[in-house]
Amino acid sequence: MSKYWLMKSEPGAYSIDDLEKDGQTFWDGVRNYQARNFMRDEMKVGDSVLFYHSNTAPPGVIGLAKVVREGYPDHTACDPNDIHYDPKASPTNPRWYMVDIEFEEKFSQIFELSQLREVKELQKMVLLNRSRLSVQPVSPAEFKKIVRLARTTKK
DNA sequence: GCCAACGTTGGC
DNA sequence: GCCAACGTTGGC
Repeated sequence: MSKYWLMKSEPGAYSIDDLEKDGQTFWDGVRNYQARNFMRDEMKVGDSVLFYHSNTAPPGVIGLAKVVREGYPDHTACDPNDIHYDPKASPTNPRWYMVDIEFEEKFSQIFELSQLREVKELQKMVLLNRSRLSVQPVSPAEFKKIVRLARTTKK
């Protein structure tokens, strides 16, 4: 039984276009324990991901990705030259984890946060209630609803 | 660029 | 283990 997730990225740092070009990527740099736990413990190969552009105008869900490798240590935490370096992490005590995801689809237009807020069935989404979590679970019903709306809604 | 929300750190 | 200070996220 595969699960559904939402992952945020600032497009200036890593966008859906970057993912499409790369094909797949490792999701490094997450330094929040709850988000880490999802990646380390719960995300499985084959799980589906809503790719969300944050801190941009407008923010919203921009496409889909798929988990292709389960949680493993985020090596950038041990690299003093990396922007996400964490002196408390080490190869024997990695502290931070990441997954690999693969590009699946870019929507023809972004499905904006403001549009998500207007959908009755999405009012309980983590995104709308705990806005700062950068890796978060999405229910199957929420996932399907968003994908359908994103593919069919015309602005 | 502002700033509210909120997660993390560290002194006690 | 509390909680004030601090840093970051992310919408606007």
